[in-house]
Amino acid sequence: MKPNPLKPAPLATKPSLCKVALVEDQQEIRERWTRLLESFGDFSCVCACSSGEEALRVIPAARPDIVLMDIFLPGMSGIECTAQLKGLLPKTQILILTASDDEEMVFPALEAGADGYLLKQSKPAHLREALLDVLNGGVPMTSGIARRVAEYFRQRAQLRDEMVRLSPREKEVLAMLAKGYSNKEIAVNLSLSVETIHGYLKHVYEKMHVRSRAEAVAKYMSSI
Amino acid sequence: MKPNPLKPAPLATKPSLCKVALVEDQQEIRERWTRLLESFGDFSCVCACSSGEEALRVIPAARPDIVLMDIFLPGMSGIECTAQLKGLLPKTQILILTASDDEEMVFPALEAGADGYLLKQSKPAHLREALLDVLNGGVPMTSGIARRVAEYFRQRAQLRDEMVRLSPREKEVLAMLAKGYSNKEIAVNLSLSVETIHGYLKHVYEKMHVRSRAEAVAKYMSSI
DNA sequence: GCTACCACCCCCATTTAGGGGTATTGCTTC
DNA sequence: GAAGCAATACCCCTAAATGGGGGTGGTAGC
Repeated sequence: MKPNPLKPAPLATKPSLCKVALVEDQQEIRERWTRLLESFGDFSCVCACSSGEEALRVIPAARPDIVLMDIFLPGMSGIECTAQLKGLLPKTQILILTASDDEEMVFPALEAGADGYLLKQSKPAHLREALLDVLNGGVPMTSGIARRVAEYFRQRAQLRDEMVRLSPREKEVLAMLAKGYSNKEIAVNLSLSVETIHGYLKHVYEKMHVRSRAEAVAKYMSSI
Repeated sequence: MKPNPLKPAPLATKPSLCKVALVEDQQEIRERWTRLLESFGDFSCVCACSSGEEALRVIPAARPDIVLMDIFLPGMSGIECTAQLKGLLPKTQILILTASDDEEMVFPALEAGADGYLLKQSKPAHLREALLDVLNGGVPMTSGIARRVAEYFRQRAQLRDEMVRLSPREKEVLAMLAKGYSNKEIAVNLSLSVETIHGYLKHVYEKMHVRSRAEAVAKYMSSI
């Protein structure tokens, strides 16, 4: 067993005072979050930005531990802002805090480097839990979002099942196709004749119902 | 905004008595879980299996709401058992409960249809929370596991960045490559000459540092 | 004026796809 | 135990597709 390569940042469970930054265009909500954060006692709101552009100017200097980020912002989106902030401050944890109907942004958000995805209507206690969670290397998500992520992996598995049973050798050849090897290279790698590879590929294409290696690779890759 | 296609099963937040099944080879742990579950009051342990094979025989008849599944079992693995059980009882929620060092099983488990992934050393209160969470459509995971899932999506995004900027037309042609189309088919689809496609592909290969369409498709697909 | 993108053209060697084969091995099935 | 089958590994042939090299001309932006 190799050690976990993604060990959580060595932060205290309950820091004496954790600095939080906000990015949210609506003033009212911004003020509500600020008051809420301060009310927790162990969190301090070090800056509140009303746009992604402002966030990129102000937040690097403020060096917060956590950023709470809205997605729908005027100008630069919260996703784009998250990606850029993560580039500037890789250790800062960024939590997406958004309305319920834009859950489809969860994948782009995770790809941009978000460390959690919550809904604006979360209860104060839940927000506090999420803040503590993210400090300990967790990735707080709401139920619906976690389910979506799980579903993503399930779909991959289904596609894999659909792929007709290939013999071990055929699978081996297919795997090398997907690495971009030519028939000749595969032959050398497996110590077989090019004609043998040629023969296997004919079977693979037939079983996968494709007519070219590009198609086979595409089908194979989307099942991985 | 389209409605969430993955709406959680319409189950009560706190059922009067929720039936739970266990799959765990070590008798001691099995008994500890049973006692713990019963102590919660609103959960009832309807069956405790010591192997995946037994689970597949017994659990379908017991019709539990939730199955707690160990991964390392003698004979059939917990992953394999999860996949088969999910086929028989799609509505039953399966929670993987395992030791800390086999976290690398999280992706296979999610693909097999697991609805959550917890560590055996979780506190009783956390287990209870997770059970309630999964009944409401959540996918409870530990921090480290959620982080791993997030990291997965981050890597995809990085790959995409590495892929040199292609012109709009080049991207279009590349996308059609990944659908398995031939140059001729792409030409027809885009109402261009085959020679034009040929030309674009030469540029695409150069920018992507590949030497064949199979390689280009593989690189493209792993960035999606 | 330079560069990037678009759209097209020619040539040619190599690779691939698809159609035939043959032979051995090992495992069911009758 | 013979027949049948799938898998392995190899061969031949041919047409089509691909990849790499060159080139032309137009448009648009800086």
